[in-house]
Amino acid sequence: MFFLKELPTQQMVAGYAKTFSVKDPNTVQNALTMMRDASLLLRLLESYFTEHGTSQLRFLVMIVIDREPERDSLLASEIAERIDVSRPVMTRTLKSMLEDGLITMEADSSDARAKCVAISKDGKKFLKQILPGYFQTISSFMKDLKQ
Amino acid sequence: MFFLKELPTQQMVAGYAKTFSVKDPNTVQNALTMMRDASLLLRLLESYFTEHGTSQLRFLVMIVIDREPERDSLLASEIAERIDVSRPVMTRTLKSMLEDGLITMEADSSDARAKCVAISKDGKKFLKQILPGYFQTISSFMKDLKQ
DNA sequence: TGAAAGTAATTATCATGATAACCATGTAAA
DNA sequence: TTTACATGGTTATCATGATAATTACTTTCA
Repeated sequence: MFFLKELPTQQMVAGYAKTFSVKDPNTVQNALTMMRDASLLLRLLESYFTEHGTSQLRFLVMIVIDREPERDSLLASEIAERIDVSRPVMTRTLKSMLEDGLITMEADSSDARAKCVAISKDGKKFLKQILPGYFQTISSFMKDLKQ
Repeated sequence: MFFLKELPTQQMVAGYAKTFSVKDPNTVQNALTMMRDASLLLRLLESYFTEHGTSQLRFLVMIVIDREPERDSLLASEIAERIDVSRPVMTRTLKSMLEDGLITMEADSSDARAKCVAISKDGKKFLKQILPGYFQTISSFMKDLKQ
């Protein structure tokens, strides 16, 4: 993830906008700002996760299972779909999370192909440990943004 | 680049916020929304670039050189710094862009280590071709967002 | 002015995203 | 019920991001 550190100035966007008949230079400027800010925040979060020996993807896997209201497990394909990541990446990630004891996997009783993924006790404990810092990182980033 | 397709609902964030004493759940919700939207737009743009045989990184390389007001070339390290990407990635990318004739590179006259990177004629032509669709992609995405 | 530190670029290597192709199982339709 | 298609998951492979270490040149300063 990366994006321009210094955004193009308004004049610059206005210049391009004129050359290429863009009707809404302000909207374009807003979009560029949004992508830059999101890139910065995602980097911050990624490095927060790295410091704690995990990653954004692993975190999201645990979150989507944890937030599921009526079930305590999801199929690997459901997780991939919700996070919007490819299935091979999900396979690889779940394998390493299983090895690290963060999740449990068992065969689905009604579909022999499927695998039910749940958060382990250790996984829940770990999630609880990292969530406060996650929210803290977001809050302080957003505060800085406004200034 | 990926992020949750379905954002946590306000209730859900409020729930986590209460559990973890987050003071500003709305700010957190806004940050999550921003990261999701930026991810989607960046994906759209990446696939636009792929369709045209290029990538966001190659595009940004050309943009930062093109927008430079008083010079028509930049050092590889300056480009990397502005785009906020690592130097080895820059080395690799510039190599392939040079092979494809999009840029020119020559030794710096005052520093034997450095390389001056400029956009080639073909590169400029190409940039002009893809910019309208780039702005169009951003505009229509932002329009959809508001609805 | 010569040693030490700093910097531009590269190489080697790893991490993590994607797609394509593949099994195995499940579902639907002739 | 057999054939065709769809789906869950995996494997193989590639693309593209990162960091660490290296080379070559520049700068600083004792």
